[in-house]
Amino acid sequence: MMQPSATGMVPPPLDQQQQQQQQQQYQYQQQPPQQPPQQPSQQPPPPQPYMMMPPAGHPSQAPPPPQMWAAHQPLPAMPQQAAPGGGGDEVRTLWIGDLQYWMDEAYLGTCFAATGEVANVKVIRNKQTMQPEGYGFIEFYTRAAAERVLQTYNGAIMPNGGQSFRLNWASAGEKRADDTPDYTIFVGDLASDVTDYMLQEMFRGRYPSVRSAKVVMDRLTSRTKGYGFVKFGDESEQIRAMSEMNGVFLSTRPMRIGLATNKKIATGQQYQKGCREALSYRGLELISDEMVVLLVRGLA
DNA sequence: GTTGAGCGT
Repeated sequence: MMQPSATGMVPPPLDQQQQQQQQQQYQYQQQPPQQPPQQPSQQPPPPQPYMMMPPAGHPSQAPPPPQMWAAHQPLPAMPQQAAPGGGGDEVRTLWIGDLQYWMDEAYLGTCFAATGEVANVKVIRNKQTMQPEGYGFIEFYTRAAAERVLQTYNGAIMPNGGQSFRLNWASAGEKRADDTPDYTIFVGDLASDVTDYMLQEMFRGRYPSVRSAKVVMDRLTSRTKGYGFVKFGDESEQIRAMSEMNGVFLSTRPMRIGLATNKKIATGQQYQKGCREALSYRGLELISDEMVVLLVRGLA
């Protein structure tokens, strides 16, 4: 029921209705574009990131779609969760993740300026250090606008050229009450060019229950860490994939697949149930609850 | 480089 609607096809271009009202909606754009703050020891921010935003006076009617930044990369269609809020149109905010430290509100404002539909941008920061936490929220005037952006920008290359947009509906994470667990595998040995989309497509064709695929990125370098995760809705597909896909080539290297350890702390019955099932798959069903916790924490 | 820190005022 929560089957992703995205198909991996290149989505249609953005609606062109609000082409006229350009970028003046942001409070952030009143101020002159500032260079990203210098990173102490890490790699320098990309040169002139703001120069890479689409030209304001695009000749054609349509706002330049993000494809122009992603010329050599297929537009991914990441699996998105159904928009929360049921049928209402009150949800108009997107969540954005994988942000670098210098990616502030002003930067994000420029990223979506061409849509002309951004009502507000917020980057979440640590209260003490004021360092960005790596994610933020983009509110649009309409839910439809948010949906268009989600479809067209998600997975496209960000204007700095180094990584792709990671977008989803805001609060998508908290609506997981329908006790449908994820069955996740770990995929290691990934080549450096493997993207979420490539990983997803590798599995989706063969395993329809694939819910998402994520390649883990280093926040500081914006490079892949060489491993990722694929989530299945169906446990039998997860188990099948672990044996069938191990050693299969993705890009230039064979994948190494393992059972994913849950990133969350071992709490809650649902989680332990999942762990128990996972362990049971390994023939370890006769263990205590305490043992489950210990195993999960890697202490046993 | 081999187990993601991804939901706020």
